Amino acid sequence: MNPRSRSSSDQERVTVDIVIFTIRDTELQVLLVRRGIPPFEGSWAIPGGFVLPNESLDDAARRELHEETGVEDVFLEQLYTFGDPERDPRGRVITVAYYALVSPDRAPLAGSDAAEARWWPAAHTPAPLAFDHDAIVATALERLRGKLTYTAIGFELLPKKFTLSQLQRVHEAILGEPLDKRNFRKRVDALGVVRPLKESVNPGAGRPAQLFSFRRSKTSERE
Amino acid sequence: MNPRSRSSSDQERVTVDIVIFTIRDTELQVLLVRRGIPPFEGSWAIPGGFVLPNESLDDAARRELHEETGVEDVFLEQLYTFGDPERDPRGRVITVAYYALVSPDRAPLAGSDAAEARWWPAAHTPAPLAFDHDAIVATALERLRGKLTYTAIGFELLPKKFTLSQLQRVHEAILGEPLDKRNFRKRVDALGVVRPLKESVNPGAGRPAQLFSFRRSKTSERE
DNA sequence: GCAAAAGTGTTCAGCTTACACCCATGG
DNA sequence: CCATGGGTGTAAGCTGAACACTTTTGC
Repeated sequence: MNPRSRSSSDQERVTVDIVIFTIRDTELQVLLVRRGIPPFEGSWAIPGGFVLPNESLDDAARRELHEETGVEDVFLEQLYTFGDPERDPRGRVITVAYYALVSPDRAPLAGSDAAEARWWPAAHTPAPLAFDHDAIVATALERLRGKLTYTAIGFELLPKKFTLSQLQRVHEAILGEPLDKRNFRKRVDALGVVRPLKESVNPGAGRPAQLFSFRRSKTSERE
Repeated sequence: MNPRSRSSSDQERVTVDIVIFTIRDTELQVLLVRRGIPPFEGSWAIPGGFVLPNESLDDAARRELHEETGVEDVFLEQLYTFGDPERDPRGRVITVAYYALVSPDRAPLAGSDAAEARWWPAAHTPAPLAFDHDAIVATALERLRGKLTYTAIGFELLPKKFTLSQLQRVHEAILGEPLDKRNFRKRVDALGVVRPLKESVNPGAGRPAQLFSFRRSKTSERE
């Protein structure tokens, strides 16, 4: 910005990397791709790619997410920017990390393109991940957990219609600890973000459950 | 990161811009520099500069801050990364924004180098600022206010030794609203981050005030 | 009628808020 | 002795945590 302090080599390479979360088997999982080429050949990494010249960072993240999973219009938020000069052995690459929440009914079984891709339990990724991706995943987890304390963001990991028990299981999966059913329902109710539907579902055994939906305000936004 | 999605032109220009806050006259102020060249010649901007090839983003921010104000070892935290392709009319420039808190006893009257630089009330900057800097300052203010609700970060805007009344005035300046003295002191006490010293000061009129210091854990850290 | 999951209220403790007076000093 | 800012306690309301039983369905 400031013309005085321009460096001799002021060109950098900028990528966008995305921690993509989903819920499978009542467990929080992240999408990882296996690297087919060096550096870190054979290691698992979070998906990402270079930012194109005419797209915003949000657009780049949305595009990457779409390329990788085929989904659009899901929760996507900028996380943190990682710029240690040593983070990529090939040279200076700055990455703007994002995280996304994808519901299991929309998330493919694995990545959509040729690369080997699969979901891993967020708590047990195949360490060490490529580059500084362990740190990025850890930061994303921290942020996601933090959000649960003042929002009911678990919505974003569920289909449009869901039961409160499902929502509770999502929150428990993220926090890694059981929650009290009554208190959970009171808090969700107090947040005023769910709307009961006229339908119920019968999940096999037991009493049928009321279905709810939530009012999504916008998809990808500033914190 | 992902070799598949590399763009044809994967070189970007990356700057670090810093919203530098201080307290002057019991008012929250930000340091702005006047641009001497296009684009936005004559407009005010937050200080910043290009990231050097071998420094981390944190290092770049620290360096810029030092160049601009002469201070070191103050609170400095990454804020958000702005990458709209239209944000700089000269072409694509991504900026990693930081914000810093500088105590008035260490902050110079204005910027230390040749450029025209001065402090402006954070609530009344000379709009519009250059580039997207209005949005960056607004984001920084939001973050700073948010932090006050669960930390007593006002420390960082005061000298090493300070009175609780000073701290309260800092918080009031940031929030823009008066706080109850007794509740404020209880909360600061509960946070357990201040240590009473053996000294007092007499600030002119009235009863002498107890001095406190705080335990700074580390200077620039991940949120 | 029993197994399985859904749904619901109350009590207690801790925290936040509102609020008013006395204290130590300088001039 | 008065003006100035420093310093303190208490009651009320609210919020978060703990806790157990009834309801509706499928089999």
